[in-house]
Amino acid sequence: MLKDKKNPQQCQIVVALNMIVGKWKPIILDHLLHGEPLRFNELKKLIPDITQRMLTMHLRELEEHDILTRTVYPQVPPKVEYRITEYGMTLQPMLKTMQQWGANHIEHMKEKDN
Amino acid sequence: MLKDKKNPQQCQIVVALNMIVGKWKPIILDHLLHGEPLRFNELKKLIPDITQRMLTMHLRELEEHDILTRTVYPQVPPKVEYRITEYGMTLQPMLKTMQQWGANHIEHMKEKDN
DNA sequence: AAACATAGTATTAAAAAAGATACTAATGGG
DNA sequence: CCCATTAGTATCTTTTTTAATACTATGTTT
Repeated sequence: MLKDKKNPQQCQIVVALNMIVGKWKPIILDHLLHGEPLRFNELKKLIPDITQRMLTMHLRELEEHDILTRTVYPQVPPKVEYRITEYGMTLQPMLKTMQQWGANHIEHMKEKDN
Repeated sequence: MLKDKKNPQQCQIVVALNMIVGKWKPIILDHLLHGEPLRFNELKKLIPDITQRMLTMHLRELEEHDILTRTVYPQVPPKVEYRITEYGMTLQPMLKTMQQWGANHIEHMKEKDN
């Protein structure tokens, strides 16, 4: 993570960036943001190409940042549910802004190629 | 770059993400967004820890995406100026949203630790 | 008793990103 | 002729991310 004491503003962008960088994080967030809580294997099925390891790592990281909660139900076989937090929902506007910019950029680059 | 045909919305977020991920891209953008055009060495001085190689690579990538222009003045020693494009300026609102979320997140995590 | 299901962990390997260091071209100045 | 200046390249190494594969625990079902 980039730290730049001379430039605290920049630093904040990087803080925000760190919530969503990681090969599978945007898609994990997407599934949890507009949906029910999901079990580990449900996420795995929704994101077929992710490995269990990557899924675990990304989920734990998001949990650490209070973006989602991990709830273990004491059953066998295990049941673990991942649920977006209230706080995690505050990512929504940022993601929407990015999504819009991205959509526009796709158009922009198409035009440029002509 | 993540491609996910079943989920075009996600894809757009990743498109936007790709404009600003890269260890030094946010700070390069920051310097060019609210300032004069800058020469290669001026940027290098503003970002002392970056290597020439990384600076070149990031600048070329941003140029490819039409975020900035590279102008070579036929002089010796060479003078090359990097300038944000009109289009590049459209990143501003997105970056601002991120910066605000980041600032808030720093506070949020502080509170959580207490 | 063996197989199954879920939610992982452990280990090793490959790929991608970043860093270190040395080198280049062209011209002006001493 | 030699040095300085600017904006890079070229190579090679290190670090960081991601992938592949095999393994585990524990009750339930057959």
